[in-house]
Amino acid sequence: MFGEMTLETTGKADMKYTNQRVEIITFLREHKGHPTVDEIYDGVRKKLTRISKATVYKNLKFLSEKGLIEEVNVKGVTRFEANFVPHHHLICRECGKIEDFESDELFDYLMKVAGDIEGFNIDSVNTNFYGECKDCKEKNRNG
Amino acid sequence: MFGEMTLETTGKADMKYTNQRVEIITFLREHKGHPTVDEIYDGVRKKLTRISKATVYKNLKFLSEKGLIEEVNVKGVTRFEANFVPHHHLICRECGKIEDFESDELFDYLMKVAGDIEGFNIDSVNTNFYGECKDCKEKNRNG
DNA sequence: TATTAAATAATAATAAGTATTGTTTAGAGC
DNA sequence: GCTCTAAACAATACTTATTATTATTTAATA
Repeated sequence: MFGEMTLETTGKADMKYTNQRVEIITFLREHKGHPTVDEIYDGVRKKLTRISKATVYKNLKFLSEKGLIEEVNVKGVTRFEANFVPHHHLICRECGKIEDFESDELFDYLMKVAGDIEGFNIDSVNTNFYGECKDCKEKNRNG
Repeated sequence: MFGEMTLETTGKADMKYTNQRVEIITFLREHKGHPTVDEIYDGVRKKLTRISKATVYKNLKFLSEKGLIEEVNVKGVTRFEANFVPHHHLICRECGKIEDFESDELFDYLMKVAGDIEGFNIDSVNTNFYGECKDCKEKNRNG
């Protein structure tokens, strides 16, 4: 389901590869975090100074629908990522930080569970682990 | 972690039980779906006609922080629930519908995985299964 | 039942996201 | 390479979602 993805292979998709779109995808691939719309906008503007924020919004929505990027919501903030290696999230309840967590074993287990669920055609799965990150733990100890 | 929860037992918490707050919690417990802020507002207004929307927002945020309710974001829409039996979500990519999915076995497996993760103190876990629901499948076949 | 911090309604303000419109451009066919 | 056209664009207006402010009310405790 999640094959390797390059601008070349995605080029097969039924869409135009404008500079703006390419820069947004590139930015997301080079920034392995989970940037917000504003962070993406600021980042892309360094290369395309005249890009409009509406274009960023439209492309993020479009690319999500196409399945080229993923949307993650934490603490009411919408973030995006372009990591298509199957993975899960470690989310800190306190600071909202998201770390990726890869595990083939977990992924396989979940897809097996998914296969047994009736009335829903599952094609992907994601587990969010919630808790306290190292930094916040440290901070609370010293506070 | 997720004990049974009643207004009585939650009364131990460090907070005031105003009519507005109680009605919001009650509404969420009686409506097993995953209502939006507006749906909660409309529902609660039937009993408390003069309640302010800001109060609904403030309480939803407050109760989330207290851990009495949970926030779920799908397709950019924020929804809430008060189901504290450990469970997972089946999310339809097309219509955005969310169904709850309970499985002790999956929950136990995930918490075992969580216990092995370093650098993060995990206290809860939730898996989202994404795909196409029965209704949308039907619709697409007949469309 | 008096006190007080917390919660409230009302409303103003801000932030997030979408729609519109006239202009530009990527990609397909020649 | 040149032309054509649907798709994408910038700019901006607009709508919706969310938060902040402030004066008033209320739950919980003494």
